Amino acid sequence: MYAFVRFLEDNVCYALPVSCVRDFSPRSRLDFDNQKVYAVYRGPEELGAEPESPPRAPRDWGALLLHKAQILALAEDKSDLENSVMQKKIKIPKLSLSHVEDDGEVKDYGEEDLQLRHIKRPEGRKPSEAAHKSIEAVVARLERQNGLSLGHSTCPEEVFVEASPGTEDMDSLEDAVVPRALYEELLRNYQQQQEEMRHLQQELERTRRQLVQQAKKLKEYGALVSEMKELRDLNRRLQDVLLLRLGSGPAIDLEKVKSECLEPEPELRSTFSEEANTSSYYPAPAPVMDKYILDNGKVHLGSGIWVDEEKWHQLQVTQGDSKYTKNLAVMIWGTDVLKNRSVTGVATKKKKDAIPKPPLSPHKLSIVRECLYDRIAQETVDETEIAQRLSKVNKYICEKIMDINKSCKNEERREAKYNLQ
DNA sequence: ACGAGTGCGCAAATAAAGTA
DNA sequence: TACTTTATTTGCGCACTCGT
Repeated sequence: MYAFVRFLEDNVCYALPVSCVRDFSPRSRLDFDNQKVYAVYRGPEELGAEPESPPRAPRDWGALLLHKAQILALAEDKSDLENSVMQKKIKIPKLSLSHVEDDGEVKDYGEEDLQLRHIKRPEGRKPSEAAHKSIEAVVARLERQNGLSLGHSTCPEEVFVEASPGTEDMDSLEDAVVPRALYEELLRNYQQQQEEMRHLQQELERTRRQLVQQAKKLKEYGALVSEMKELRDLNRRLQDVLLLRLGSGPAIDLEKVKSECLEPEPELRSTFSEEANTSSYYPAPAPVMDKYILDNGKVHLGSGIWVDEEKWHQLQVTQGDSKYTKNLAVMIWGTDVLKNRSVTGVATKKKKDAIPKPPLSPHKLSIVRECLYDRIAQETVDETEIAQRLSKVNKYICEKIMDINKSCKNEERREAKYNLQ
């Protein structure tokens, strides 16, 4: 008589002679307990023998390696058993805990046994199925920790086998049977991963929102910068237009009166015109069309300011901003005017009750700045350097005024000395 | 060659005005 | 309110010119 058994350690099922089951002598095909754990001699296949050679009943049970197994069916003939298995589903009943606990005689299998069961399978199970092996290892570990039948007793799933031993369908049986502990462990891991994923997605969304905010701020900043540039440009144009209107309109009389009172330089003054170059406190970066034009031995510096051509050419070869500015100031105002002026009209703070000297015309000062700007612009394009050098124009002119006054005082001293002699 | 005068550049001092 | 900027003045040193 043959028994169709399921080995608990690896869920492998196949038919064996009932003589391989210890203390088992069934009188009929129904004379077995499908909820009981039997000690079964798995046969010589464990040691690498051919699975086709059926194991015989052992003579000495104590010397043999026994395995826990569950009997699923009995048959007189092995082929009959296999046929019945092929044709109908075999229900794997739930094992009772008492049966397992009672079975203390069964030799416990250790790590060595777990390794042996992978050496060879009677059904030719594919050894490369690492995933199945890992699951089996987890199952075996849980069984060792919780007791042999705990994994099965707590597993309510009922698996229906529609297979015969020696086919691939035995794997589907193994796939189908998943212990609840393993299932819950995997489920917990899955839920943990999902939670982590949600957290990462929230983080990603937060970062994305921050990026959008930064981009908005950058855009606003760019708009402000362009607006500031536009306002500065408009301001310059406004200054130019105002100066132009002052020079060409009715206000020219006021400017003339003011100029004549402060700067009696008729040889340099000319009529303002709409075509004349406009000037501003900040020199225009680009050269103006009618600037530096020659006419009758004179050079037009803009806004009706003309200087001698020869002196102008000499000025162009002058080295240094200081010398250039001072010479240009003398060309425009003359030493007689400069010695009685200050750059801005502010009285000296070093002497109390000092009488403030009249300021130089801001309009002509802007001409000086424009000329120096054009000169510096030929050397460098660095706006910072240009601005820094231009900021010294007032200082240079102030120094020139002081130099002229120094010379005058020295001359007066000489004259006084000469008169005394 | 030497001294005086001059131009030039720079630093320092001073005080007012502006700014953070 | 302290700090910075700006304008003005003064002084000093160096290089160059010119008369002696």
